[in-house]
Amino acid sequence: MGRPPCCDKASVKKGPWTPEEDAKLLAYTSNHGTGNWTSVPQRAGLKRCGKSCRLRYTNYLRPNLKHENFTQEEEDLIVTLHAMLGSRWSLIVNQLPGRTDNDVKNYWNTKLSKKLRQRGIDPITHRPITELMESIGTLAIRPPHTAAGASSSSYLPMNPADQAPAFHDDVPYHTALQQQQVITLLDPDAPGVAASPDHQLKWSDFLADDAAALEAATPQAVLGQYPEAAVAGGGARAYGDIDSTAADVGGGGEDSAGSAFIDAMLDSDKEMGVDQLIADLLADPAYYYGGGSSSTSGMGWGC
DNA sequence: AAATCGGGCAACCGCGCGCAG
DNA sequence: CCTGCGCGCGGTTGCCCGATT
Repeated sequence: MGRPPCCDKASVKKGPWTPEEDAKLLAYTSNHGTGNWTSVPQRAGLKRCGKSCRLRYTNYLRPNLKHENFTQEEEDLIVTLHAMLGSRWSLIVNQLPGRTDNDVKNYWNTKLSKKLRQRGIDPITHRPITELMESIGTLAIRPPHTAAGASSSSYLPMNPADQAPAFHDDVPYHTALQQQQVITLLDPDAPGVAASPDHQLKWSDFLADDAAALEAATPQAVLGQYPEAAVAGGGARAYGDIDSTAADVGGGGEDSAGSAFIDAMLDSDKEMGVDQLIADLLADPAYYYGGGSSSTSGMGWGC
């Protein structure tokens, strides 16, 4: 049953590619295309895993790749899109012809995130670091929620990967809806986006670590108790899994509950003018930094 | 001149999803 | 329907090389 293994991992070569290997791979792909990577190493005469071949090709050998430094415009676009999408490099790279996700990811990790920090902006949340510190202070004195079995931490969803403080009562960006809109604009074919006109956020995500509360609480009750959860959840999800569509909400009788939650999210975003904000951001990358803080207006990344 | 440090980047790793068998 | 691989993706690692001590 199933397919045979793609390669014998014990015998495949690892490490840097040699010019000879590059030449073989390039010759093969130019003659036969790039279908079925698992068979490429054997057909091209390479002792590599197909996965390694695909990576080498897409990140280095692929035609039309740019190998020169990032331009100012590209930097601005990366920063803006990262603010909207988080580290979804595949989506970001769709707007940067000739660049690879690995390129952009490395450039972000080594250059852009440092530039942001130097300017006092948290590269994860894209908010002034001073504001984050204030938020943390506010959180520390926030009274615990004990009703409905909700733990004090359960309404502050955090992406374990980045551990970003995802709570702020006036967050104008990073709501899941906002991010979803951007993804839809950038990639109409994105799975789970266009197919779900009434995109449903999984409200139970906000209580995912509290099974008792999950069973007991209705979405309305949850929102009533934790009005900040809608915003906080959006903030966290800006860097987490936002592909929660049909697969996430399809079963378990969550449909009506989900709809109520969505309505709350929609209302919240509408109040904040998120729709217009997205349109402005996409029309003018400088808008994001020029909107409120003169110190960060027109970042001038290249200087 | 040698040793150490740190930045940059290529490549690998592990996971989730879709689908072939 | 179930299993497990192919593929794509994001995160991480490790090597190389230039700068610094």
